[in-house]
Amino acid sequence: MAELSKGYEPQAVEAKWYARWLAEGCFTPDPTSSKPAYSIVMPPPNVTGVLTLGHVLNNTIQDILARRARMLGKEVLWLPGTDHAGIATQTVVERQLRKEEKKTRRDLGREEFVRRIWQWKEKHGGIIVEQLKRLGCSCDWSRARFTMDKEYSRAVERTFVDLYRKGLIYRGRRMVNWDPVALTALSDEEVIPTPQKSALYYVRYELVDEPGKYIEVATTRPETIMADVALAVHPNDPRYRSSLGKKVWRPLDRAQLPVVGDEGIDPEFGTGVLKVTPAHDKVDFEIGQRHGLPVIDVLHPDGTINCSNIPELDGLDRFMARKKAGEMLAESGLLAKEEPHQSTVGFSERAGVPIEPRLSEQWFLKYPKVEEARAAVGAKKAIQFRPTRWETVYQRWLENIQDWCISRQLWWGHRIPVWYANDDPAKLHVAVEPPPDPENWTQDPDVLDTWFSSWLWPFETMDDATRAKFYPTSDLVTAPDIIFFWVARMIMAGLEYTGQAPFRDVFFTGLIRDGQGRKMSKSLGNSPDPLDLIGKYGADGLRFGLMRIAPSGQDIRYDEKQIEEGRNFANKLWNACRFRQMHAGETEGEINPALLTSDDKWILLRLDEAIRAVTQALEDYNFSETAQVLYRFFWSEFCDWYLEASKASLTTDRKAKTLAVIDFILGHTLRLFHPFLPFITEELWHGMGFNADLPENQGAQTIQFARWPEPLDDDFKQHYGLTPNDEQFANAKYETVTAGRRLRRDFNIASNKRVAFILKPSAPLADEEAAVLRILLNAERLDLPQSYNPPKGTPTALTPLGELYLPLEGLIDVEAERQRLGKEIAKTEAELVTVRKKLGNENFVSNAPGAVVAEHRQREKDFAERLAQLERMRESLG
RNA sequence: GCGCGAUUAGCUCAGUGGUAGAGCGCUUGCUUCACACGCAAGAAGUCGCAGGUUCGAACCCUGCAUCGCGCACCA
Repeated sequence: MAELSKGYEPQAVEAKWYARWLAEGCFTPDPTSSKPAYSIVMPPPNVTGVLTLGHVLNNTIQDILARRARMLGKEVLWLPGTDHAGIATQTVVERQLRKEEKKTRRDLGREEFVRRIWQWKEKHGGIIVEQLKRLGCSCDWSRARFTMDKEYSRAVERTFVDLYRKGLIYRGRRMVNWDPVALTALSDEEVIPTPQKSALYYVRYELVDEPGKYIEVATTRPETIMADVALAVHPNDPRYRSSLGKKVWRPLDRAQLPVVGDEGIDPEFGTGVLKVTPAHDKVDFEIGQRHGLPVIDVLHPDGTINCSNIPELDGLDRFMARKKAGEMLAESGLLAKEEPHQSTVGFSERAGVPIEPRLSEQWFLKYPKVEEARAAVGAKKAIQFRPTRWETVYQRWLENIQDWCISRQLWWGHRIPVWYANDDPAKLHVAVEPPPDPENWTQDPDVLDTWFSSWLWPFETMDDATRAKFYPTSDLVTAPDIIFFWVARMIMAGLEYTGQAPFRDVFFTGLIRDGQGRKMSKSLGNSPDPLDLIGKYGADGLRFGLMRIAPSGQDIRYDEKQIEEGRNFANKLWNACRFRQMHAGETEGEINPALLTSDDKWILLRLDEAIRAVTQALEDYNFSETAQVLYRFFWSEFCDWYLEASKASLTTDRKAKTLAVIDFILGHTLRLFHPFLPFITEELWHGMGFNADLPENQGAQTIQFARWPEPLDDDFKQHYGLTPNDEQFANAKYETVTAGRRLRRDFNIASNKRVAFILKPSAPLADEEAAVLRILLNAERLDLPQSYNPPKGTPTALTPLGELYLPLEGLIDVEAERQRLGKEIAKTEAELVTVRKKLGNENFVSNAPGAVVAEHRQREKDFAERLAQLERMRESLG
């Protein structure tokens, strides 16, 4: 055993062990193993990503699951990787290009630009991978995948071709969500509805046949007025029935427009009249289709106005144009009024700007296996969501599922494997391989949505041998905000291409928020850098601190204080081991059943309970509960009581037995803690010599493969004579200690002052038990007289082991003691009344479970007895 | 508008019908031979509000309020 330093210093320890684990291939599973398989695929972070607390939460949970599975004797694959993240990555590199070379991607051309992104990726990409290593993640890095890897890319293309041939992928000119900054179409899921303050403009359209008569229209978008092709009213709206079929003059870009009737109009909104702008609104587009109206597009792809008829607006940004159009309408007297309005506008998830509904030619996917995917999570229960309430969210989305716009007008991503014949663009070549005569064909310029590659992640990341062993995967750990983006789509792809659900259990974490409950975000600057936290508190401290406050599925309020506590806990663990080590010597030995005291038996039974509780909590995916149980057992029970009590026997001939018990407890707790605190437990496992010394762990050179502790069985308990009576007696002893300490405190006696206590025992007390009492009370002496008549005014406490006195002649305040007793008596009386009231209730006595009633009876007896004794004590004070 | 969460000690949160809990913070005393990243003792709660069910409700039911999150609509 090497000597341990005074405080735990994580930095060197973490680096050392991670390197060794990698060198020894601990994280690389063998697909030919006969051990049962356990697998997780990591939700691939963006290749541009840097570690956030969200990643820490997510990956710590995955690591806990993976490490525990290893200790349960499973062959474990935790497969990591990164996502090419189309828009995000392209944006990063474009920004850098603009900044450093004052160039756009168009200046470079497609081929060169893509080459630059690869260059960037090789140099800066995957920082997050190194950061995950710092966190201790036990991923098999040898199997790490990137969604743009050659083989993976071919799988993506193959999937496209296959779905095209099945008739599920089609091309069409439809309304899509257009991002005017990234200049690409987006899927519905990438649009974030955001409430916005805007203005409602009431615009007057003059009737062609009745000059001076107007129809008023409420609109939020006056800048698209040049694209109006009709006005629409509800056909049954009496206000406008007479106007149906008539013509009105379009303001600004003057033209005649028909007034049409359409059931889709809500007469309640505004004036009950809609200006129909098919090019710039989804609903308008549909109305246009129904009435055979033309489409006039007055926006450039970048959101500027494209309308040479109105030079004042032409070329203006859409928001500037809105203001200007409003002013122009006002000037021409066609603006009746303008009022504030609140509406919800779709924002681009990536660029953070309002999206523009835009008609364009895109590729769409009609989802496969929708019904099967619903059944897998519903009726068939092939997949279990936790918390289960997410199942409803999932089902509702699938119920109303819309076709998926999968094409993106980007350069970074999987190029759509479609070629158009140069002489006939309607002639398509759809295949993974280009046409044999490429000079006669032009490939589709678009790429596929990033999620169209990540939905294949659970199986296309694996080679055949790996897949045979590890697919379907066991658990998926992810945040609920990608339930549509990713989880649902993976289930559909899995069912379509492997005939199986891709995972068995899905655990949804909560979101981490700051102290004020806000989401963590770069712009708010409220997102701490986990690397700083690791530097300050150690990876184990960060992991444990976060796990303690991560309730299952609820959002988490982050407070650095919690991480500090995690660090403190690691330090406590370290020092407990250090305490054990300082008592090492020639006295190593076995646990001798004949020498066990109530303290030994108590802590063994508490350990048993902790193992059961931890195992259960982990099976329920309740990580905060697990952390709490471990924390309480180790700190409050083992350190605060057992280790303190053990000091009574470490100088006696019972030392060997006590050290053996300490070793037994530490050997078990280190293993229980390992999934949460991988580094410090490994360091201590070796530092304490447990890698060789514990008979049951022969050969466990690393704690990672040490056996997960099992509850103590009946044979064990019988052999060591562990009975509930021992537990009760130890508890009584500790209560006695607490009562004695309270006496000290009540009379202001410093806790370091060694005093003499007198206990008049209610039953004979063994020497070694009395020794424990004495040391825990920090008593100079503990006398155990059969009878004792305390001088008046002696502080007294009634304890389960008898009457405890703290004689301090002349030092105590009789009046204060009398008051304290008075308070105590009042409290006991109140408790007694409550219990008696309950027992006086016939319904309670006859209906409540027998054990509950018995408990109340016992309590009544205890309170009554205690009350009588308290009163006697008050009398003795005179 | 529909749906889902949350509401318990100053703070963060456990607690699925039978004496209201933990950690932090706070008060007080302690460098007691592992740890001040520590030890000990203590104060602190009409369990959001109103009804109902029950012998008994933080817990089950109904309604309401406040906060948060989805979905739909938004001219």
